[in-house]
Parts: sequence; structure tokens; C-alpha cells
Amino acid sequence: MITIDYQSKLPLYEQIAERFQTLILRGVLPPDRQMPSVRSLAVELSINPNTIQKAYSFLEQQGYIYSVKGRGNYVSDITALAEQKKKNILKEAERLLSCGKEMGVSRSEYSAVLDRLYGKEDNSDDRTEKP
Amino acid sequence: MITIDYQSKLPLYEQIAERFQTLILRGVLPPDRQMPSVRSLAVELSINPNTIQKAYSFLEQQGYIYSVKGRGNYVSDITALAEQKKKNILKEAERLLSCGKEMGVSRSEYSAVLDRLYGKEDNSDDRTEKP
Amino acid sequence: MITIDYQSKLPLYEQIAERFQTLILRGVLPPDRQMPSVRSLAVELSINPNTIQKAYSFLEQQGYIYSVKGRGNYVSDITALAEQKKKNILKEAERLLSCGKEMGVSRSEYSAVLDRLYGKEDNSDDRTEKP
Amino acid sequence: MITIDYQSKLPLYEQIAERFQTLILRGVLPPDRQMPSVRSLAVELSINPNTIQKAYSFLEQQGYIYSVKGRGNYVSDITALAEQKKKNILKEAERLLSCGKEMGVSRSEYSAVLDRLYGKEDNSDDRTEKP
DNA sequence: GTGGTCTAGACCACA
DNA sequence: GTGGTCTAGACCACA
Repeated sequence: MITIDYQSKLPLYEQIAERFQTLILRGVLPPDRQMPSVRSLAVELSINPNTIQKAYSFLEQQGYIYSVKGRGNYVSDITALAEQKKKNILKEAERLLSCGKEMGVSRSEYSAVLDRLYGKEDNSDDRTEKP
Repeated sequence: MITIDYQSKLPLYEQIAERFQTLILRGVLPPDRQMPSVRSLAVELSINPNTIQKAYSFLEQQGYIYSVKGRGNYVSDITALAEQKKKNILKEAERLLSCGKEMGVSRSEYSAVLDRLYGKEDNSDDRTEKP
Repeated sequence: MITIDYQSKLPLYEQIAERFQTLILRGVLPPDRQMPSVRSLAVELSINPNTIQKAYSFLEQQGYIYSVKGRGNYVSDITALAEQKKKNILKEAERLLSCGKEMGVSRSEYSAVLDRLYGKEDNSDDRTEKP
Repeated sequence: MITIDYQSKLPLYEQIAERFQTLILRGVLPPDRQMPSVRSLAVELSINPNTIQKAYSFLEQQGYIYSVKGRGNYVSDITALAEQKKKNILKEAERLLSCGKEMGVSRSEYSAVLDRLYGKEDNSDDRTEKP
């Protein structure tokens, strides 16, 4: 379920946290599902338990999981959090796309990307899609 | 021309290099323009010359500048590099946008971003977008 | 394993990097083998850790090693790199040999060099050359 | 006649000296031909005269040219020198080819290079060429 | 312990 | 003056 890329420049604990974030956001790990214990995951990944602990603290701090003393860590209900995440992505996208525009990327090049993602049916005017 | 953010978690040398990348990619610093000397920039920014040197080495390694011993550092001709960079941005955009789609971002939300960047009048042809 | 030539005009960090390149390309240091730590090697060679760090950064930039923060530096899988290196050598050889031809070096003089390297018995097929 | 590559990592004076070496070794500049004056060449290349002077001293030290006080610099008779250069190239070739062998370059790959340089008529046995 | 960054300061080759 | 290398020494994040 969790894979580590030792060549990545991201610290291990962030990689682990990020992976869990995705799993939680996608609903693979539903609310109140128990997280694997720090120790078992440490053994499974052959990683120092401190690192797992750090990843879990990180996730808890961000609201993805909550910890119950003596029992373990559990997945939070993240409906609100997901909305937040969506906004972050839109903001990040704006920054990236703007950066590309500066480099000479045309609107149609971006539209082509959207076409690939969402299908092509309605690409000449998408204003009718807006609520 | 160069500003330092001491709050940023990015190392100084990367901040400096990144800033110059932008200036070079935007054409503010044209090919063969001499870069500020290591020492003068170090004084101007109140930063150790070694750190500037590191930033310049970094830029050289990436092909943004070239160095002539005893003379100084000069901006490279980065037309090929810029093309490459554009492709990278498109690829990165695809990844990010796809990630957003997974989170429930609709095409129209992305289109709204594009509208904001390129103007709204005409989204099938982008040559007339700039006011 | 690593020797320094203080007479050489090559910078220390390049000497060190080059030495490791050879060891890695020859397979003496196999993929994922941990490199000596920056500090331990610095002590062993009586060289400043910064210089070792620079050598390692150099190797990383060239793809010979990868670094895991807090853990150490490790040898990369360089099969692709080795192929590339082989091509570079052939290209360089062509340039050098051509330069020699211009100076009057005959084909037989070059063949003699090859004979010395690969053995003399059979120069149309080299699969049986090694004793 | 002389071209400068400011992107090269070789110092200017070496680039200039090397270029003259080639011209002299190839006989383009025959023995006793007068070299361009330091000043005129400096102007022509838009380079500091000191640098030209350094290149000429370098050439003189290696025996490629000789200087006559108050008159200028002249090309030496370099027949002996050419022989020396040839030997150097053969030695360098041996080192490079050996390095390639270590990387897995086969004799036939090298033979192919020789074929390209000298033509293919006699590549199965070149021992009859030897004096 | 491990790598990464940064400063202060020195020395060198080159132009 | 210009870049490049190196040492000594400090501090930080990460494992």
C-alpha cells in the first residue's frame, strides 16, 4: 500500500504522509478506519519507527487522522478537508499555468490538456457548463 | 533585481538561481549579457560569495549561464532550454490538473482559471487575448 | 580505495569523483551500495568535509550516486549511464585517432596498440581474445 | 584563422596556442613564417594583449615558435616536434582505448572506427603493412 | 549519525 | 578584477 522512493528528494516521512493523504482523500481508507500501527508499518517498510511516528504526527496535524491514546491512529472524516485541498490545487494550478503562459504556452495548449483529461465533447465553449 | 526571502525554506542559493532563471527565461537578461560578478552580488545582497558561487554553478550546470575564467559569468542562449522548460510545465500541469480532477475539480473550474489568465472573450483562439 | 594526488592540477573534488566513477563503472561498487559517509571519508583522507560533499554532489549530478537525507549516499544503477559513457569514449577515440592520422600515424601503428590491448592472435574476431 | 570559444573551459591563451599548434603542425604556417604581432592579433580577436603574449610564450616554451627581439615571433622548424607529438597521441590513444576496453568496448568496435578513418580495404590482417 | 547549507577567510589561475 | 577551490567551523533537518 505504501511505497518508498529512496531516490526522491522528499524526506521519508513526507512521502509516507503524502501517500496516506491520497489514500484517505480517495476514500480507500474510509473515516474511522484504523491506521496500521507505527511498529508494524515500520517493520513492513524496514524503516525507523521514529520516521513513521513523524509521518503520523504530520497527518494528525493536518487533520487527516486522529490518535486515540493506547489504541492507535484512525482516519478522520475529511469532507471539509477535501474541499480545502481542492482549493489548494486550483491555486497551485493558477500559479503553474501562469508561469507557463509567461513561457509562451498558449491557451489552446492548455485546452488540449483539459480535453485529454475530460474528453473533447465541449471544448469550443465551456461557459454553458458553469452553474 | 534579486530579492532574498529569509523565511523561505528554500536554500539561499536556490532562491538566487531561481530568480535568475526567471529573468533569463523572460529575456530580461539576454544571451551573452554579463552576470553581476560573484563578489559584487555578494556585497549587494550581504551574502557570502560562496553562496553566490554555488548559485552560479547551479545555473551553469543547468545551462542558463556559462562562465569564462577571469572574465565573468554570461547568460547562455537558452532557446532550446526554454522549449524544454515549456514541455516540462505542460507535463507538470497535466499531472496537477489530473490530480485535481480526482479530487472533484470540474472542467469549468479549470476553464475559469484559464479565463482569468488569458481573458474571456475568445477561448478557441488565443492570439487575440492580450488587451 | 581513494588516493589523492596533490601534484595533480585537477581539483581534489574532481579527483575523488573520478576515482569513484571508475569504481562504480567497473562494478566494484555495485548499485545501492552505501558510499562512505562524507565525514568518515573526510577524516580518512584528511580532507575538509566540504570538499567531499562537493565531490558527492558532483557524482550525484552526473547520476552516479543518489543521496538519502539522514541516511547517506548510495550507488545508482548506472547501466544506461555506462552505455552512454561507452559511446562517448568511442566518439572521443574517433577524434583522437583522426587527429593522429593527420599527424601521420599509420593504421598499423594503431593496430599495434589494439594488439597490445586485446592480444594478437585474432583481430577479425575479438570474442576469443581474453586469455 | 583563430577562433575563440568563450564557452569552453580552456583558458583563452591555451585555446589560441592550441589553434596555432595545429596550423603549424599541418604546415599551414611553414617554418620561419612570421606570426601575427601580439598587438594586431589582440585587436583582431578583441582580447587583452597580455593573453596573446601568454599564448606566444606558451608556444615558444614548447618549441613551436621562436621570438626575435624587436622583430617579432616566427614559426620554428618542428619536424622533431611533430615526431614527439605523434608519440604523445599514440600514448594518449592507448590510455583512452584501454579505458574503453574496461567499459566493454570490443576490438571490433575500435576496428570499425579505424575502418572509417583509413578505409576498409585491409582490415582482416594489417600485419603486412608494417615496415 | 547522516547529508546539506552557509559563513568567513584564504589562495590560485586567468584576463 | 574575475571565477574556482579549499579549509575551518557552525547549524539544521532527517533517520
